[in-house]
Amino acid sequence: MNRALVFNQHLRNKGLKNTRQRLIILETFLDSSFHYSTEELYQVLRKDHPRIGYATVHRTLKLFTECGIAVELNFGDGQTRFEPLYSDHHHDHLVCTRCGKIIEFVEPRIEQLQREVAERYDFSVESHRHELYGRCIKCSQPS
Amino acid sequence: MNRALVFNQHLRNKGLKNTRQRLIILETFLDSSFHYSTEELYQVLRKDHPRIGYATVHRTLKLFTECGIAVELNFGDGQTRFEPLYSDHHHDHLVCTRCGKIIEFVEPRIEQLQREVAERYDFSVESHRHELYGRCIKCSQPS
DNA sequence: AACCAACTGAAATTGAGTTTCAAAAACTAG
DNA sequence: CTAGTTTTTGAAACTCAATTTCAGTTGGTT
Ligand SMILES: [Mn+2]
Ligand SMILES: [Mn+2]
Ligand SMILES: [Zn+2]
Ligand SMILES: [Zn+2]
Repeated sequence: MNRALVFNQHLRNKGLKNTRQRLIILETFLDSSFHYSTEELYQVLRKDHPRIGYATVHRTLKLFTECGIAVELNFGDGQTRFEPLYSDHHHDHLVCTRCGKIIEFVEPRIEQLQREVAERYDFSVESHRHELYGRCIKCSQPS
Repeated sequence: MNRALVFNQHLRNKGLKNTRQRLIILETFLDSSFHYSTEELYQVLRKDHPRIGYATVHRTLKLFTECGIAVELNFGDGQTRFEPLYSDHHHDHLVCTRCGKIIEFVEPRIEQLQREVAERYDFSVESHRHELYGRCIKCSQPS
């Protein structure tokens, strides 16, 4: 799954244009394995591309989400975060409430039990959010 | 666990006062089994108590959270919701993305697996959020 | 090259959440 | 009870991320 390709396809499908800014934002976003907020990605971009505006970064991240190459995350800190989506590698998150560190985890048995729960209530699941909040090993050490 | 008592204790501990408004808000909040946002609870209260202000409702819900008789929920609709906390009855949520219906579920096997995951990363969990988004049975019916 | 729809970025707007402040209410001590 | 002190209240102002607006620019098509 080539994410750049999926994005181009999406632009074509919707009659949208392939601009210099969108390409730069896409590359920067995909190169990182971070969980960027709009503001953070904007700051990173500003170093090399000071003329790209915040609104454009915001709109482009929304486009990424629309065409399925990114997902929105919300860890309750008042900032929406975005991460590149790997369709073959779903994961959930451990979030350190002290230093902000984000650890990714995969647990197929939980995914399976989720499906069972949904079935129990005749509920058809489209997405889910599963996050554990607490202290990472560094932050639980007695300094 | 008498939640009104816990709240009074909290007020005393912090040198706060026992006001008419706080009592009314507490009763209305506990009587409901809803997942109210501040605005929603404010609207409900306004019917019988039109002089209670939004800011007071907001501050009081924060107090409830502080003393542990309520929890904040965020289902990604841009409104923070609050629900009375029953210390002996933890649950997670199914959220219908069409009609907004909220179904509560309990699955001890998932809770157990969560603990295993945390251990795997030497992570000490303080809280977690686990929500499944999709269609409730009514909303997945072909009208 | 010319046209036009889409795009950009600065600035304005929105909306939930939070804070401010002067008047009111709850305590406390006498 | 009364006076004095502290906290609370509610309307309005403020904050801040997210979103929209709009005039000038750019991309893509003929
Ligand atoms: Mn991740
Ligand atoms: Mn609930
Ligand atoms: Zn940490
Ligand atoms: Zn529904």
